[in-house]
Amino acid sequence: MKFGGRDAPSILGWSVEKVSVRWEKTLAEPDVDSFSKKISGMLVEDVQRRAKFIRIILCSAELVIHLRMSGDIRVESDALPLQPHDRLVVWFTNGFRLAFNDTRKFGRVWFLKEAANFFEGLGPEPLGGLTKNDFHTLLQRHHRQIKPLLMDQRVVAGLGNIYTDEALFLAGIHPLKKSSAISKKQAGKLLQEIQAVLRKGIETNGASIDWIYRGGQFQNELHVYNRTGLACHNCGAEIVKIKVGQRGTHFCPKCQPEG
DNA sequence: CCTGAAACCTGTCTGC
DNA sequence: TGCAGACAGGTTTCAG
Repeated sequence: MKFGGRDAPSILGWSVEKVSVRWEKTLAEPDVDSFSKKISGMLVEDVQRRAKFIRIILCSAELVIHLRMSGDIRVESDALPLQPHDRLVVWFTNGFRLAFNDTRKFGRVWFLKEAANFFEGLGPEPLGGLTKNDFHTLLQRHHRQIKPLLMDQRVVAGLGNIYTDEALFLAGIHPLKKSSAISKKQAGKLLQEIQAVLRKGIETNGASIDWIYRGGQFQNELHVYNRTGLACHNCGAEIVKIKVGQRGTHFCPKCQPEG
């Protein structure tokens, strides 16, 4: 199992001894007291992902984690010292622990008895059987700038700033293009590139762009993200950076023409 | 319905 | 060297 780009032991079958919440707001639900009481003694049955959420399935509840901007998870021996920004720690009975580290405190953890409703509002997984036809229909349903639309988790699940910029570049689509103006053929190409970029990201353990992330190799695959002013890998034009929906947005003006 | 801004946070980098 | 301001892999909420 990979955590934060490093190999870690599988936590399957491990039994929770106790938890500590070192920054209260990290625990979104429920309150610290009932969380501590209820999770103690539970076994880990499975670990899954839905959109950007990590799901740790326990016997009669589940722990849901969102890393947001700066979150990271370690699984390690409880003999090691805790780190400066460890916000929530799950201690197992076998001498190991799971530490949720999060410098910027944006990450959240939920302990849910019933998680079905929790994921209700999320859009489809691009790697989970979404067809080109359905994707095109999705884009037609809105009249929004394509980049913020792709990052809207209610529309499509799992795309963040890096992957969206990269997919739009590979598909040759300007980030401000109206979603409803995207042809069926373009939508097909876009979905294909979204899938390619996500697969590559998973394969390379994500991007390690600044001090927060370690171990990933995806930064070596980037065509536009973080390449402002550099030559486009495809045509040699200068990569441009603009602001779209308050997010830094990188694209090639020649390969991704407006309109 | 769509867009943009502000808020939530800490750490790093840039420019004066 | 110091310090202010901008900026960062995300999401929610609110104003226009």
